[in-house]
Amino acid sequence: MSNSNIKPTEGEMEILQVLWQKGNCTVREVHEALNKKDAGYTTTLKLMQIMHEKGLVDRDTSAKTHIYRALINQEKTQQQLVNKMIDNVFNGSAARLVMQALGNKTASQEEIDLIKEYLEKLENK
Amino acid sequence: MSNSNIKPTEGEMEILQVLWQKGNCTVREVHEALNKKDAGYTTTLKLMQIMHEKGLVDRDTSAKTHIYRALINQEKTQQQLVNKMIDNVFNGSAARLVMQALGNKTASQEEIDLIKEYLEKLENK
DNA sequence: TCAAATGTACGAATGTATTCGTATAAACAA
DNA sequence: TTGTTTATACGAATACATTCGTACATTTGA
Repeated sequence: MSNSNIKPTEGEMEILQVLWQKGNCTVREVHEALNKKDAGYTTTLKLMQIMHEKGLVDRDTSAKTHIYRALINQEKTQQQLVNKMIDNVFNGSAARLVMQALGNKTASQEEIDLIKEYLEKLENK
Repeated sequence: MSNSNIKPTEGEMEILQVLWQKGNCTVREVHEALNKKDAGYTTTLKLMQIMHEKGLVDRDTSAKTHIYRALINQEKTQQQLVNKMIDNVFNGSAARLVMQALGNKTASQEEIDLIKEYLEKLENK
């Protein structure tokens, strides 16, 4: 298993979000998508260079301006982080995490319907 | 809000788990509950001392062996970490996190029933 | 009693994430 | 052409988490 034990840092996750969402990106595009008031351009650049060293992203360096793309899978990464959280924060209970996630106000009726539908599917197999 | 912006580290979370579960504990009790092959006793001690500095735990130092207890609330802490993860890993979608959490094999039928019940309650208000 | 066990305090080393400054090259525009 | 903008590369500072060694005090038991 190649990508099984990586845990992207918080900063890396932010960048991965952008890459997953927008596909291939230059450093500038990522930096602007993040638009953090605090961090400068070279900070984002450095972070992405480190991510390249770690094998989290690949890049096309044929032109002056490099093009980056995520090398690790979004769902797998999410799965890994969720599993870690279930263990680390919820004593291994997925249900506790789910309820905590639904208990906050960010869960809209629409989302709840989606989840119910998903539960049906889960049970029918 | 006093405890609103704390983000316990991974090591701190492990210790908090023990304190939440077992109530008041000595350093040795916590250390043994963790039973990590890697870390020595003074590592756990130091960590708990730092947690005390940070206000994550309180301690009774009247006897030679100090007794520690968690100062921050388990549910609030979980809520905070889940919210951070929804933002940081799932682009703000609680539903995506929930489904990812349910998609792994750790969700038993029993847990799924619990969640469905919870969803009903959520909708009836 | 006094040596071993058990406890705290604390400095320091290590590892890693984040941030920035600066050097340098390429592209662009007047 | 030549100065400005836009890139990358990279060293270094900073911050923080983790780990351990050591000093020292207290308790315990032979």
